[in-house]
Amino acid sequence: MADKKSKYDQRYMAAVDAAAAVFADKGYHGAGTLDIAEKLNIKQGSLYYYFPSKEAALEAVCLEGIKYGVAYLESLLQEERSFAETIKAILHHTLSSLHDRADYMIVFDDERQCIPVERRGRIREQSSYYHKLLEQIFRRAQQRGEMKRHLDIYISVRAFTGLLSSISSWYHTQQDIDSEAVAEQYSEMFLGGSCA
Amino acid sequence: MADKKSKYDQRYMAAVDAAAAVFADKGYHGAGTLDIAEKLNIKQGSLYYYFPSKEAALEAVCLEGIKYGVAYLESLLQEERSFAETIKAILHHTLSSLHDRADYMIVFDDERQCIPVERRGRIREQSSYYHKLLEQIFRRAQQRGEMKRHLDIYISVRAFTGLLSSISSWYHTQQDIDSEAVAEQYSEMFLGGSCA
DNA sequence: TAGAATTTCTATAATTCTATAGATTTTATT
DNA sequence: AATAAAATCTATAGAATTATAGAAATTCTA
Repeated sequence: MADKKSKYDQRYMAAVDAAAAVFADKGYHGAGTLDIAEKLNIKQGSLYYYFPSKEAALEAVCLEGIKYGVAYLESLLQEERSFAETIKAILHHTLSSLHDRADYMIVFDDERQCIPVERRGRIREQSSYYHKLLEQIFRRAQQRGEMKRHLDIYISVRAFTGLLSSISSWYHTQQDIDSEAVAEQYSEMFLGGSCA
Repeated sequence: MADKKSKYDQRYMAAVDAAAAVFADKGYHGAGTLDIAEKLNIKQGSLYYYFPSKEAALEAVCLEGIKYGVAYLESLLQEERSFAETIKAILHHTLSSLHDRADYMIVFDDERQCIPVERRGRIREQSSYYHKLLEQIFRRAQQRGEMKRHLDIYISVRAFTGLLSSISSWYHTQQDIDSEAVAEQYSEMFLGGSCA
């Protein structure tokens, strides 16, 4: 057994994958446990071997969905790239995630609020940590004089994450578009604006 | 009778309002016709006097939600303001809509995809018309030399609408924030970028 | 290969939700 | 006030969905 992952872990991840695909397609409330089970080729009841509830499946998808984004921001903070390079790197990373793991990104963006507030703790934690990391990046850029000093950091981060998450709402519908070009233009707009 | 609106029309609009509030709060699938009826102080079954189905209620909310935005863009195209002024005006208008009609904006942004594709015609029509109007504005700005020539119009419009709709996801949770400051900073970022 | 552990299945209870039909109440009209 | 029209209510059929319990099948291990 060279595999690190146990049989169970592999199958569990397949279940999370299936949930991600179904939630991305129909939305949390629009999708049923039956849909997920069918995608896994098991019966509806068997799904409960992997998740204690439909909600737990959504939470698993969301946590998986933000994992790499957070890790990537952490790694970017270690390296000391320029602000412009950092922004471009984040955009490229987001685009490639959107390509490789579209379902997770979509579910995280659109469905995480379906988890009732009282059980949203772990996801809020991750997502506000993501915001904190971006704030650090922006603050450092201001200190270094790479970013306009008078811009409010909170609003800037919100605007930037807005740009990021908006991509997922249209990018996957345009299959012929060049992801490189999208990342380039978004970063140019964010960094240098649209005015001539 | 000085009123233009009939009794029925008033009550119908109250029903659309209630649906908007409930859908914004719980999402389309998360909300029930019972919730809407309770908000209107009628019984669940009575709701069907106003809507033939729950889906029809969502469609009504969405169409109402985009109405003023479209009308405002049309009026902006008539006036011949500069690109910068136009962008600022759109942001101000969006912020004020978000203040006065938050429920409609939220439902339009987050729930319109709950209408099955085969019945999404009228909403897609409005929403792609909105995009078309923005494309016209951007194209004119490029022709006048007010906007960078090499920016792809389609991507720019997507980025801009992404900025706009992202505001609704956080603005209403921050009650102490100054809407004027938000509009100013968003337009500065979009027009002139973030780099120092 | 026998027994243990894991995984999946069957069947169903319990609940929830949409939508309809016909009765009833309220409001408007003459 | 009598009648007509509009608005709401009651009661329920019918469908869908989550979650559970225990049986059956499969896979692993010694």
